[in-house]
Amino acid sequence: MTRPHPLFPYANKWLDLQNTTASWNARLRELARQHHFQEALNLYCQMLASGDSPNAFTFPFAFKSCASLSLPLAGSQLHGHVIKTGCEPEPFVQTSLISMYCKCSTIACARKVFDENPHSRNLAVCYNALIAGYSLNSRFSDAVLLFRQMRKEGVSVNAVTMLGLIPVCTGPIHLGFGTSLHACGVRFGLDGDLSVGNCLLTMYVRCGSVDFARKLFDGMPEKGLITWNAMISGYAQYGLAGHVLSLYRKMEFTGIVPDPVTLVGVLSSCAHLGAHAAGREVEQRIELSGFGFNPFLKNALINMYARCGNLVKARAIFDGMLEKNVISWTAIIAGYGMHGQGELAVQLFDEMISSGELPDGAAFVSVLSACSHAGLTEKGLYYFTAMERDYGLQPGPEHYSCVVDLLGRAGRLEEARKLIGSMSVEPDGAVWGALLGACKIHRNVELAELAFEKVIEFEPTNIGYYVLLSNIYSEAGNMEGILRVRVMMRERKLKKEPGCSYVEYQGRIHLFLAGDRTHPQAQEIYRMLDGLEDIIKRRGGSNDNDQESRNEELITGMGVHSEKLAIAFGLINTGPGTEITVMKNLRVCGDCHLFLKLVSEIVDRQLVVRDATRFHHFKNGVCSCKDYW
DNA sequence: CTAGGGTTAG
Repeated sequence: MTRPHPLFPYANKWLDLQNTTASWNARLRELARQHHFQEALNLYCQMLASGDSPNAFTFPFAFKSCASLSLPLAGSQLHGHVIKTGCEPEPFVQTSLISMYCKCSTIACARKVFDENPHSRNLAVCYNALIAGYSLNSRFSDAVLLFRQMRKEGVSVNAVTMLGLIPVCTGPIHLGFGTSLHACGVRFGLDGDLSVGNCLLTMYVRCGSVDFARKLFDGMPEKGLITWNAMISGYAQYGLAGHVLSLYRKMEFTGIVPDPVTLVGVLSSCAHLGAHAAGREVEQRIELSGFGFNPFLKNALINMYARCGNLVKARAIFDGMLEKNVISWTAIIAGYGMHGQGELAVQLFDEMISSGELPDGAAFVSVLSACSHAGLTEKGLYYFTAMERDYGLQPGPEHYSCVVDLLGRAGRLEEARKLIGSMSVEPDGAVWGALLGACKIHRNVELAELAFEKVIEFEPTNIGYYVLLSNIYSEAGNMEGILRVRVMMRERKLKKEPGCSYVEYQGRIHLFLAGDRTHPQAQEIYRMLDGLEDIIKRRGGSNDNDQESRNEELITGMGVHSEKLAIAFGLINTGPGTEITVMKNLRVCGDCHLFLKLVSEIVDRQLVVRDATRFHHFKNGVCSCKDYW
């Protein structure tokens, strides 16, 4: 707004009336460029009210605003204005109109605009907009057909066509077509275009071919920030956390400055690895770069701290967030859940509901698994029914596996089996795996055999399940069963890698194998361990609860597992009040949780064991955390 | 004064 002139205080009003369409357009453009779409639409209404009529330069901004705000009704109203003003044939009006309908998921309208304007149908931009629209709405065959038509009509394909079309490839079944587009792009000389390269890279990731993505990445003569981000988040999505960290280091070495997108990927990998120190370094960098208010990063930080066992820090960040979303809530709930604080997790879930945040499928996974870990069986079952009844969310296999686990831990094995039978979706390996785990706890050999048979249909090479069954047989004294499992493993050439556990201490990773004596502090560690087991044994004698004393027998007799060593190491090296987080291969977990419970009662410290199933890259003894930077 | 596109958290 111009300031009033001292001699003509009413000049503003007069100027507004005299405003030409061009100056409205300029202001509209400015608002749209700054993503102030609501204001842009308001301005458009003001323009109409003032009697100025929109022209062909007005509509693109207005449509873009409708598209961004997802306002199909306003959009079609604007479409009426377009027709009234007669600027429908203008190519950029049409393109933005098509794009608007596509983004509002009213793609039939978009197609109608396209079909009804024969003279604009030969324009690449219109094809581009509609192809991109089909992509956006995951209409694979429509997009492909239109692309073929475009080439048949001799309309020249350009980079933007490719950028719109490549993202239709969203899964492994589209890999073939995606690869052909890659070749196509090369033929059109578009392979030098950074954006097209980035887009192809993402396509390979989404189609499940991270190796092709890496190959393309390595072959790109020029890489931009987005190229690095696409590769880093690609690795992060597949849980290849080690690759992420080494790529991040390489990126820094190249002199590319990371942005929030990069750091989100890196943080999620720190969370996977339980790399607390590395995660903290990233947090410092976030502060230094002024990204501290980015909600994506805040959520990623909550997740990282929660999974590294630093719940205090995770909670502090969570509480400090002004605008929490489902993801923030899910991250903190899952954090409490995985560290056995089910009561808190449930409390937070209820708080989320009353704050008006709508839970989604993942939020339910976090609260269901919290319930099962904390033994809150009834509460968990309540959430499971509420999920569909109150929120219209269809439970997926990931929910069923939580509930099977929930029932299984409570000893309700028959109900768990029935639940699997009644599933509306196909059960997956995790569902049967949960039942197998429950059979281990409650020593049900017969059901275990059934669950095992099913689970290896899905995951024939997952060694953890073979070990689990073998342990079930061994507890039942069934030597024949153990031998049968061994033969199966040998036939399938499965070799059990030694399970390992590790603790991060002063920026270094201290790794232990079962019975390990290679650690420099081995003597102290074993002395601590002997002392602990002594106390447990003595307690067992005085305990009148049968089940518990049997458990304690079991623990002291179970040999020197890797997590025992890791816990002892933590106890030796950290002071009172600190929390010890041990990373351990939980898939083959024996009775470590029980051991943990007993030890934490004895030493009055918080001990945490986290799943380290995917962390095979730490080899032999102590290695420096810095190696991964 | 113009339209179409690529990377982000649980």
